Amino acid sequence: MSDDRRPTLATVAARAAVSRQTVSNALNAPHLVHPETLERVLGAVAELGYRPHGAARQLRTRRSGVVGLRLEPTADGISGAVLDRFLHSVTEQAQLRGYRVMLFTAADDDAEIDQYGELVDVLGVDAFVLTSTHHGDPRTRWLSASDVPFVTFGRPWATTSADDRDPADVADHAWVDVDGAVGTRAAVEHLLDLGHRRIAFIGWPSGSDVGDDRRRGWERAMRAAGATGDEELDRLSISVVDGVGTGVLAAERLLSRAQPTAFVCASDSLALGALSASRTLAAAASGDQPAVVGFDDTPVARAVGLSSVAQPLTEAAGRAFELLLAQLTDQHRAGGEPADRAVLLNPRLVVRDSSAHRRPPT
Amino acid sequence: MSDDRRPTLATVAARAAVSRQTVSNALNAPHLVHPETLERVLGAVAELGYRPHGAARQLRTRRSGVVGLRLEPTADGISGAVLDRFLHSVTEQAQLRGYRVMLFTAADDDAEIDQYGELVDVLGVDAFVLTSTHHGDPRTRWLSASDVPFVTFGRPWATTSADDRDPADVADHAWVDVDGAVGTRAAVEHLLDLGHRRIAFIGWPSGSDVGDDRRRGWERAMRAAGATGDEELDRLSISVVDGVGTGVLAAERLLSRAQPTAFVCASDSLALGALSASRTLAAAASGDQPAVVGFDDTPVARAVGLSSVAQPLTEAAGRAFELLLAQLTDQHRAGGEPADRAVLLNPRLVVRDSSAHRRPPT
DNA sequence: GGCGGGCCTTGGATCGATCCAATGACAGTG
DNA sequence: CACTGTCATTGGATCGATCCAAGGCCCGCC
Repeated sequence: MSDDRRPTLATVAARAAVSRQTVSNALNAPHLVHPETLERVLGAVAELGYRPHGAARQLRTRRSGVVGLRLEPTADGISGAVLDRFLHSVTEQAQLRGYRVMLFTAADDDAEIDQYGELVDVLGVDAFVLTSTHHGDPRTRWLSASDVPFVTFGRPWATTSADDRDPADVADHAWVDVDGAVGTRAAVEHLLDLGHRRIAFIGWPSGSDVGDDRRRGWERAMRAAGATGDEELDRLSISVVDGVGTGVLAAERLLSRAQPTAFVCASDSLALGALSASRTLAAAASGDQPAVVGFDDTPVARAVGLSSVAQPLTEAAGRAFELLLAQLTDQHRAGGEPADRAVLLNPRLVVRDSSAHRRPPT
Repeated sequence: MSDDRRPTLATVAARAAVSRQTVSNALNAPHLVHPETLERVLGAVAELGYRPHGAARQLRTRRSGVVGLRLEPTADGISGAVLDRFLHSVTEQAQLRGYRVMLFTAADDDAEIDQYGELVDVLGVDAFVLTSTHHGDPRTRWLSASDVPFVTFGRPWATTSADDRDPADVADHAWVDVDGAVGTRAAVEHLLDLGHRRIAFIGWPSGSDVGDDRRRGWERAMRAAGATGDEELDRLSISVVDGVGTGVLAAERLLSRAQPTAFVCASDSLALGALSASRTLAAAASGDQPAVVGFDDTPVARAVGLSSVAQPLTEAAGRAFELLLAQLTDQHRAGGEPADRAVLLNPRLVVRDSSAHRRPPT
């Protein structure tokens, strides 16, 4: 009577006329097994279509090969797509390396921490990937204290002063981020090349780390280009809550008070607003439309021909996973240079119609 | 020497002065335990912060509480967001019911089927949620044959003739879908109410089930409104590959050959193209812009004020999960009326500026 | 008093892998 | 020849839960 259940180690062992342990060694530590035996065992494995039982293995080894990732409550805006794309990349990278991604949701940081506990204790999740880190994030503290490996996509903002750009001394945990200031700076320089001088910035209310970072890039590039007056910079920049509608208003106000010939924006949503305001006002007046550059290179930007700063999300996901893997494989978790645990990537400016040939009126 | 490892059933049992099995019963079958004992055991559980070890449980019960979901290769377009939103909802629904969602990726159907095998055998995934079902889908066949519970978001197109709308007799597996034809029909009726008569349709090349479905809704509504001639309908509709650029071209061609006063589109991308074409041409000519309605109510639609047909994704996810749960809890998997395993939801038209007050020129 | 039957509780076996220590074979060395 | 060491392999114990069958207790009934 043939047994139609899944083969186990014992099944394979019987077939290859060896012991369970030898089969286990053949799969996990082939160098311990005599080449001839190895061949026989692997043959049996193939014939029977044996696959190890994850739960049994996990019970013994205390490793699940699963990393947890929180799915943020759907950001209503356009920019939510960024994290979704990051998610795609993380999943691919994880799978390539034999890991899996388990999702969960949480309403706030505390709920997220509760989930960590549950996921680690019950499911045996090996590590976490965090997104949207922010000032004084309690999540990283909890994970560090609990000795759970993790990486963040986003700098550990709390521990570094605003202008400190030296990754080595920034944090005691692994992180990957994209340098927003470099992105906005590239946007400004692109516009300078086109001949623009009055380049405005539409950003978010200060206090958001990511937002402040993006503004900083604009400010530096402007100063480097000769805009030295503080009040000039103040007149050329504005802060509003993210959104298309707010972007329209912000652009209108800037146009009337400082006559900028170009806009750099902290998001594609704002940029979309600026684009639409420019179109309307320019049509009514001179006819020359201001140039506009957004941030994040969302599908919308591609769709409407909006120049935008693109984050290298695939690379970010890959690097993040490498940092995780380093923690998961090395026992000496505390070791390693801090610099090996921090990665700051440069974004890339994608030029499209909204800026490509829009030179300032002469 | 206090033991600082996690508590297990045995730890709790010792604390409450009962046996392992009684603790297990207290947690999984409280009615078997004497109330007094129960209280004592639960007290010990709480004091020790005991949490069951998932892998150990899974090893014995053969259930993991995990459902698998494939993350599609990032659809480059705008519409990719639909599945992401569905993913959010599924994750939430699953978590609410004590399940978790595990992600994976696959390049094509065959690779996806390979992943099923791996996920079921190795990780013990209990069930799958499939998206983007299509004509003659091999995945559902494999899952059915392997006796793995699953639901699809999308009708089993292969087994039903194009015009069959009776859910009861459609499939032998559980599914949830949104009735695209109802959506486009609602769009047409909305435009008819505004006084439009020459309402064009921009769709996808025929052969895509979802696309054909959406076109059907437009066609029916048009016929119901008195458009009886086949050639009239042919002139008023066009098929192009999805995209903003193709949408622009399609709208231009339709405008020049049939002078429609409104567009119904199979996607927001196409609608965005139509919107931009209308704006340009209308500005050059009369000045009255055609009305435009898209499909899927993506963030872009919200952002640019595009009317669009919204899919009830949260409800779809909830119903899908219910159907899964029914299979997971009931042993008599074959039982149950087919009608209980098929859910067809109606979408909702969201009216915005792109159609709200755009009446046809008189 | 003996007996059947709930109600509660219990210890042993089990799921399928890895950890660990022991063992046999064989070669090299003094 | 005894001794040490390496190589290859082995069986028993173990991870932490549930399944299963058995057993104690108490009650009511004949």
